[in-house]
Amino acid sequence: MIITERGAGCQRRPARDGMADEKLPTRKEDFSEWYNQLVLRAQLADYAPVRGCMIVRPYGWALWENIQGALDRRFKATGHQNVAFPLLIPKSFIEKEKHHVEGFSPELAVVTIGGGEELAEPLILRPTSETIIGHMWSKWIQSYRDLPVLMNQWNSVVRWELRTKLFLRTLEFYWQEGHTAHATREEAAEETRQMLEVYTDFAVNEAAIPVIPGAKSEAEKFAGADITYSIEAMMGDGKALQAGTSHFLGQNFAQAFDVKYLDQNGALQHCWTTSWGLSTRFIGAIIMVHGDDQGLVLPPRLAPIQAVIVPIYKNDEEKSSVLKAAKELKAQLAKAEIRVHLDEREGFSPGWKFNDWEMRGVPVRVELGPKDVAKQAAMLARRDRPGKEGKVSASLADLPTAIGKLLEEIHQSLHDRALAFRRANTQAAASYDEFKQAVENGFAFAPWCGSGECEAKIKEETRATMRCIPLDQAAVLGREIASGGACVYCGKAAKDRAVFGRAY
RNA sequence: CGGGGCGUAGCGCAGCCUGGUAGCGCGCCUGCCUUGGGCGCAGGAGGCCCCCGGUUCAAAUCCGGGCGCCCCGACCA
Repeated sequence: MIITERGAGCQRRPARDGMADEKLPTRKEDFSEWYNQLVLRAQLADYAPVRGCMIVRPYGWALWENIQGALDRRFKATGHQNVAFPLLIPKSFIEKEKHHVEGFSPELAVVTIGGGEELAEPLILRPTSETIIGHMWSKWIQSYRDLPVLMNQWNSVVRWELRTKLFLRTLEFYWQEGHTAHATREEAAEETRQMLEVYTDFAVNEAAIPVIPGAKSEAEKFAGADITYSIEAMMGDGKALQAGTSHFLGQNFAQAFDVKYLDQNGALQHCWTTSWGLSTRFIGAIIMVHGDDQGLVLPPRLAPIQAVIVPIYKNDEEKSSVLKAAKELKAQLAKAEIRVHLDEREGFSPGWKFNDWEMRGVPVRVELGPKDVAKQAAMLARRDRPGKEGKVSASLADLPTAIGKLLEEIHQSLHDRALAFRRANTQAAASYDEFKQAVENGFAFAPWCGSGECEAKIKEETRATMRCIPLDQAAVLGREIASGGACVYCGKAAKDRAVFGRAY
């Protein structure tokens, strides 16, 4: 996708909307306020007139579209097809699965009037679509020959949250929900793990975000699931964010909605189902993992604009020669499949534009002035190293290759930096004292007996929740940690280590 | 729902205690000048002071009642 300048009929100078004069609060000073202001000033999103709702602005949506593209490719490659189920679901559906209704009742939005008339049965705005999909599957699935069913939908869902924050938790949010039905437990379990791997691969290779894939505790799992897996990431303030989930639903929904098939022996069987989702919350993860005190830092493979050209000139003569060179450069970069934007805005100083594009997280900036044009070169600045330090001169002819390489380098360095940060702020805690210390500003990786009582006590006393039992225990800290040991809370034997942390 | 903060120009705020012409910075518009890290000068536009009621000759300001938003907790992708 190429971002082009707006059409000729629309050359009005854009407002300095969002780019206030002052700097952002630093992350150290006030991480939460840093985040809020960054989202607004980078023009990713804005507050809607309804409390807890969000408007995703063009730049934020372009980022989401790139996330969608990267995921959708992976879903298709693993055999899934996209579908669209309705927003409105009969309220009775949600009540059919016991745990599901317990989990979701408190946060349902209910429609009771339609066309001015009280409805015979209230409708809910979908908080997720397991129920209505289960209902339809019971009609569509009859034989083992109909299986597996591999579906995904891109939509928005509504959950009436008490406390909201842009991207991280809003009443309505955008996501994808995948739903699959299988003949056997093994096949469904395999699908659940496969999609967790897809999310992990996406996070690492597209967003440059290192994640810990693992299993959730009973208390933290999805309402209605037998097993919930998630990918957990560490934000810049040391807190955890669940960045994607994959659920093994067993036969819970198949039984509640009568999703059955005849197997090869003529026996009637319930299906085994899965669901998995990743939401616009992931944008919050990108902001909080990579962002710095200058603003947003976007991972190159997802950035709506990968390289921005800022032309520099003093007079009309310089302007025409610089712009001519800039346009040629832009065409060259576009040809090399770099998403490039030429900032031709009048009345803004180059210095102002530098700050503006840094706020908006563009990975690479190309500065092109008369001196550069004279020697057929340009200054290259990389966003992950802000200020004058990260600048180098490069010849125009080399730029398409050089920028391509630089983008890859930035991706790698963002990932490595985030991984090093996470490891530096994760402590393998053996005692409860060490544990408490660790979750003050990061993760504790600690032996846990698996009981809900210990988990609840820990949460009550430290505000830290169980994030997951990592599937790959050695990857958490990048070295083998002895398994087993005594539960960090009760001292009983622990089978695995679990990651604990304060979470968003 | 508990605790805290705040509603005055597009944004950020002052004014309120002690009632009397509604102000400042940024942004916006016009022109000139500038442009290699957030240029400058001059002129200009822009207000249901959150809403409703009360006190008063007079309310942004005092009193009563609402509503909304943000932050911190309990619940959650």
